[in-house]
This record gives sequence, C-alpha cells and structure tokens, in this order.
Amino acid sequence: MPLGDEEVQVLESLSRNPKTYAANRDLIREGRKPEHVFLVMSGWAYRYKLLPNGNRQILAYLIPGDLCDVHIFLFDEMDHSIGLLSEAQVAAIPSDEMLEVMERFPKIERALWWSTLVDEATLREWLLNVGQRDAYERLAHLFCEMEVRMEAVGLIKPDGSFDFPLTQIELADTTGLTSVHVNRTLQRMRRDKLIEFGQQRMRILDFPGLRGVGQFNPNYLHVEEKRARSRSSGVELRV
Amino acid sequence: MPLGDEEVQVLESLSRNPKTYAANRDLIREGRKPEHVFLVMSGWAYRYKLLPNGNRQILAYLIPGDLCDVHIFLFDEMDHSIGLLSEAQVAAIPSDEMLEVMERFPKIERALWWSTLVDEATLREWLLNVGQRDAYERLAHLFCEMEVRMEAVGLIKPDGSFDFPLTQIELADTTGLTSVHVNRTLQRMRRDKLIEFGQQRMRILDFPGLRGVGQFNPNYLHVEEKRARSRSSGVELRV
DNA sequence: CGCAAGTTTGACGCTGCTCAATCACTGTGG
DNA sequence: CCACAGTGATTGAGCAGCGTCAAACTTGCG
Repeated sequence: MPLGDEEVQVLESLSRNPKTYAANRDLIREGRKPEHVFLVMSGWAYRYKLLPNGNRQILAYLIPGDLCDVHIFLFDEMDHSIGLLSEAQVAAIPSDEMLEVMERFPKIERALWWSTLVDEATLREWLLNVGQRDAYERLAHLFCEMEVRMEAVGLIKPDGSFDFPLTQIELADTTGLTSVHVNRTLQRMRRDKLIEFGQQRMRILDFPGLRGVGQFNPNYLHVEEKRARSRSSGVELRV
Repeated sequence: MPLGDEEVQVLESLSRNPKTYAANRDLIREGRKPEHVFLVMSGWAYRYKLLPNGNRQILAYLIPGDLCDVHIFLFDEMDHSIGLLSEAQVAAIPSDEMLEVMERFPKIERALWWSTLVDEATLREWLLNVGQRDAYERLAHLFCEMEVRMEAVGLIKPDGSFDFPLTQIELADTTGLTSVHVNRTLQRMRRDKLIEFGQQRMRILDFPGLRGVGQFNPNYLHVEEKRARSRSSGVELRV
C-alpha cells in the first residue's frame, strides 16, 4: 500500500534488530500470552494446531516479509502455535511499540489490517481446498499459491525455482493427507511434468497446467489490487 | 467489549432500518464489489465458495448479532459469497458510513476488529476440523461450536434446543463430506444419545459427551476474555 | 562411517463416495 | 379434501481414494 518516506523509516527502524533462530524452534505456543509481533525477514515459519492424539494441522505459511499476528495482542492467549521450518531471521516487535506506531501512523495501521484480511482470505481458500478437492488438486493449488507469493516478494530464482523447505510430512499436515499418500501424489505430479521438487526446492515446470489442476484463482490473495494501489506512490509495504 | 452510552446509541442508529430478506437469497456474490456491511439481526447467513464443478464449501455461519465483512471494503472485490439459510432481517450499512463511525469511535473500531480476529480464529479451527478429524468428530465439533455461540447471544430455548436451519446438504458442505455420509453419521450420533436434530432444531442431549467426541475447546472463540472485559463496564457489543 | 531424518514401496483394509431408488414432509392448485 | 410436485431424508450395494503398517532405501551430516 502507498506509504510515505516517514512511514518507511518507521518500519525500517522497527525491524532493525532481527534475531537468528534455529530451524524447528517455536516462536510462540498455543495458550501463551502473545507479547510480540514477529516479522519474518528470512526463512519460513508456519502456524499450526495440535490435536490431543498428536495430529497436526498446518494453518498458514509465513514467508519473508510476512508479519505474524499483528493484532493478536488483543487476545489474552494464542489459539495456535507458530514454528520455524528453517533457520530464520525474525524481528520481535513488542506489542506496545507496535500499538504506538499504529496510532501515530494510520497508513501503517491500515496496511497491517490489509495483511490480516489477506490472511483470512487465504484461510478460506485453504478450507475450500481441504474440504472439496482431492489429493492431486490440493497439492497443485498449494504449489500455485506459494509460487505467486514468492514471486510477489521477489524470491523466485532466475531458473524459476524457489526455496521450499517443507518435508512431505508438512505437505501432508497442510493438506489433511498422510505423508504416504502425498508421496505417491507427488510422484504422479512429477510424472506429469508439472513440477520438480526435492532438496528444499520447488520448480514449477508447467504453471498453466498446475493452475488448471488446482483450479487456482489468485483473486483471494488480492495482490493485483495492492499492486495497482502502490503503483501510484511507488512505495510498498510487503505484508 | 466495554462501550459507553454514546457508542451504544451510534450502533443502534446504524441498525435502525433492517430489511427482511427471503431464505436462499444471496446478500452478495463472489467477484462483486462490496458496498455495504451487513448486520444480521435475525435468521442465519453463511459464507461460501463455489468450485467450477459445482462443489460448495461453507466457510462460516453468521447468526444474529454477527457482522459480515466489516472491513471487506478495503478489497475491490469479494472473494466469496454470502447467502441466507432462512428468512432474515438484515441491516445494510453503507461502507462510508461505517468508515466514518469507525473513525469517530475508536472503541467501536476496536470492537469490530476484535470480531474479525475471532472470525479468523474460527476459520483456523474449521480448517483443523476438516483436515484432521473424521466425520463423527467433525459434526460433533460443529454442533458444540454452534451451541456455544447461540448461548452467547441468548438464543437457547428453555428446553435447551436452538434454531438450526441447516439441511444435511449444508452440513455436508460445511464438513467436506457427502450428505449421504452425514446422514449415516447423524444416525449414529442420535443412537448414541448425543443429540436430537430435525425440523430446523438442534438439541444437544449430552454436551460433555459431544465435547469429548469433537475434542471441542472453545478457547478460539475467545468468549471468556470478552466476558471478563465487559463485566467491568456492563455494556457489551455482540459481534 | 554411521546415525537420523526423510523418502519410497508394497500389501491390505476401511472410511467415506457414487449411484440410484424409496420414503417423508410440506406447500400448491383444482 | 386430495393428488401432485418438490425438497430433503433415508437406505442399499458396490467401490475407490486414501489410510495403516511396516520395511527398505537414500540423503545429509557430525
């Protein structure tokens, strides 16, 4: 969204002291009181919930530029956890500092709410994905989404591949399948020449094909609108 | 959330002219530009998405007191539709009027954001539900949630039953099952003396039992927190 | 070199889907 | 007042997508 110089400076100062966290660490757990807003500067994080029987549902992926829980401090406790998939640089911004900035800079506040609404829209799309599509379609849809999001933050390599540090277990817990079935489905997708995937990298070989399989329509990410708005000012907050 | 007299008045004036809509009508469709915020005053509405093959995923239920899309006017177009399950009284508040109120009454704005965050938390729980639980558990969880929400707005009848205008088809489209399987699962649930359900009414006969089956933990609805906060002022906005 | 984590494979079975028919309820018009 | 239609609930038979279990294989790494 369009932001002025001053706002950009404020944002940069907030993210001035990122810390490096090891992979597989949790940033915050369900039931705890949220006291920081986390900004992912590099690496991948993910939201998840655990069931008593140990089942895990992954609820969202957070890639560089994404903020975790901008407003969650309105709540007394987290209703889900956030973990790291890879080593990551993360800036932890104290809630009160965040609140102050939001009060002083309405444009920033609005940009942050925008990102919350996009998160919500993405959750709706994921629910549709898991509820109504079969295994092959679910994975196709997920890969299309991640492609578009990585593209939006400029993280696609020249060869068209991008970092994708998920195991097949994480793919399974994202799509509501088992890792065994994910494995077989991936094999089919490779046979069909839609993707190359392995060693923490993903390369989509046939985006139109994959998009068709996953019935992927990026409208829910609302990225074109955002683009259109920021073209007018030239400055963009990537959230 | 705690609100002053003035705020309560403003809210009442916003909802002064509700219109009555027929069942099965859509309030707004995917792709259209949102121009109103809808406040459901009586009856049930639901958010949904359609797939090209006709599959429908229901994403949320809106019961009396719920607001649709408080902030959705930040987006250029709807990424989902909202329909009505029953005849309903709905107040349509123009977006600009809503914006104005939010600017003049920060407490109202905050209360509205609260409700958006609860919507998002509920979506996360639904994704967990559909992704990780079996048919019996999914339905149990859904029924527990609706019980708690109806209770929170005082819509449980003295006999413990509440309005529940869903067909088995809607239950199927909510839980990612088929109506045939929902039917058989409901029969088991009735045999197990957990619920009575029919004629648009639901009565939970054994809440502890149902809660156990559905592994239902209402933390994601964040209702206790809200309660605790409003006790201090005595006035509550039900969103 | 050897462990740990992740991937792959096979055999088998169950949950939940498909198709299709029948039944029950409600509102309608003659 | 009743036949009729439409919508939703119920039932049955057959089947397939995906899960379970378990073992083997591959890769990264200390």
